[in-house]
Amino acid sequence: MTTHFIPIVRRAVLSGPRIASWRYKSTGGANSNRISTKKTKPRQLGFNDLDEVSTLQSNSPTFHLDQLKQEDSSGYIHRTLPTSKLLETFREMMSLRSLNPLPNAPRDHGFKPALKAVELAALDGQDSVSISEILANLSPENDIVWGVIYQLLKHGLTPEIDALNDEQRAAVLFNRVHGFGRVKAQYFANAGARTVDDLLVDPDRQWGEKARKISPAELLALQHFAEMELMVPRNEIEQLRTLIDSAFKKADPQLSFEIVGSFRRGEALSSDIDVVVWHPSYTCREAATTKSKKKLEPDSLISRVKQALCSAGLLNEHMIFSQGERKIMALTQLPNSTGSVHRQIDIRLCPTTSLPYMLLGNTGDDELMKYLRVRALEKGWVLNEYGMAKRLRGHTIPTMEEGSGIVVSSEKEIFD
DNA sequence: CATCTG
DNA sequence: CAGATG
Repeated sequence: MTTHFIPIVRRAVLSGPRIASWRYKSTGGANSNRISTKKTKPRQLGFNDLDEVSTLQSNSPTFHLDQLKQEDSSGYIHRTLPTSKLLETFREMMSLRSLNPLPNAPRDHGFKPALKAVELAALDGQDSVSISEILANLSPENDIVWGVIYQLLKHGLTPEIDALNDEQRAAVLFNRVHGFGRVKAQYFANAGARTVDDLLVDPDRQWGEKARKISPAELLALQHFAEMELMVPRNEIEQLRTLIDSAFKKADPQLSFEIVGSFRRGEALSSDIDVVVWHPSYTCREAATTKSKKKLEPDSLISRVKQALCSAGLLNEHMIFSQGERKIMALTQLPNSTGSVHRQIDIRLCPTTSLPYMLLGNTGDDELMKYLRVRALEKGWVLNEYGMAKRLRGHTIPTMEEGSGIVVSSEKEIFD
C-alpha cells in the first residue's frame, strides 16, 4: 500500500525473467532457449528454472519481518491471514522444496515449525491468524517462512507456487501424501493425474508408461490425505497413551512402552505418534529369523503387540501401511468417538539393552543429541541409539569396540 | 535403518 | 535384488 512496498514487489516479481520464458515454453511452443546454468541435475519437471524466484533472499536473518515492521510499524502486527491459506501455502512450500531442493540451501526451511505455529494459534478453530499470533510461536529468525508470509500479505500469493504449471502443481500435491516421494509424485503427475481424487476414483486404473496401479498402502494414504496432514494435539496422544497402556496390561503385563518424539519433549502438537515398545523376552535383536515368509510369525513379539492393539480397537488390519518384525506403521483412531481423526502411528520394538539409548535418541531434540555425541567423542566414547562404547582407534568413522559397551539402566546414566 | 514394490 | 520411502 505504501510506496515503500514497491521496490520489494518489483524485486520479487521481476527477479525471474526466466520464469516468464519458462511459462511460455510450457504452455506454448517447445523452444529450447533455456539457459543451462550451473551443474544442476536434470529433473523431469524443470523445477530448476524456479530457483531464481527464491533469490529474493535476505541479508539478515530477520529481513522480511523487519521489512514489514518498517513499512507498517504500527499496524503490521495486527494484520491477519486466513488460517487455511497459511497452512496450505506452508505445506505446498515444504513439498516444493523437497521436490526441488535449492542448490546450497539447508534442507530444513523451517516450514514445519511454521505449520506448528499456525495450528497452535488456530487450535480453537479461528479462521484467521495475526502476525502477532504467529510471532508468538515462530522465531523471527525463520526468514524463509517470513518471506512467504510477506508475499501473502502483499500479493495474496507465493511467487514460487504461482509460477508452477498444472503438472508441477500436481507433483507438489502428491508429494504431500504419505508414501509419495519425489519419484512417485512426479510419475503420477506426469501420467496425467492432477488431484488426489483423480488417483482415488478408479483404484484399478493404470497410470503412465509403466501402467502402474495404486497399491493398497498408497490408497490408504490417499484416502486419509487431509487428516494425515493435521497435527495431533497433545491431549489426544495422552488419551491414546492410557488406552495403549490398558491394552498392553490386558494382553501381557510384561509389555512396556513409551511415546517418544515431540510428545515426550512436552510439545503441544505432534506430527505423528511414535511408540517404542519393549518386553523382557526381547533383549538382543533376534538373529536372522528366516524372512522368507512375508507374513508375520503369529507368535513373534510384534504380532502380539499388534493383536493387543487390534483387540483394543486402536489398530485395524485394513489401516496398516507396513509391518515387519520390528516395526509397524499404521493409522490409529480414538475408538468410540465417531468423528475422531485418523492419526499416523509408528510402533517400534526395542531390545531392552539399548532401551535407554533408544529413548534418549528418539526423544531428542537434535541439538541435545549432537551435543551429547560430541561430549562422548571427547571422552573417547562413541554414542549412538544402540549404546555407548569405548572408541576403537584407527577408524575415521567412530567405531565401537566390541564388548566394551556401557550397560546403563537409565537415561540419566548416559549423562556421564 | 526397516519395509515395500516390482 | 534395487530403488523408494519415512
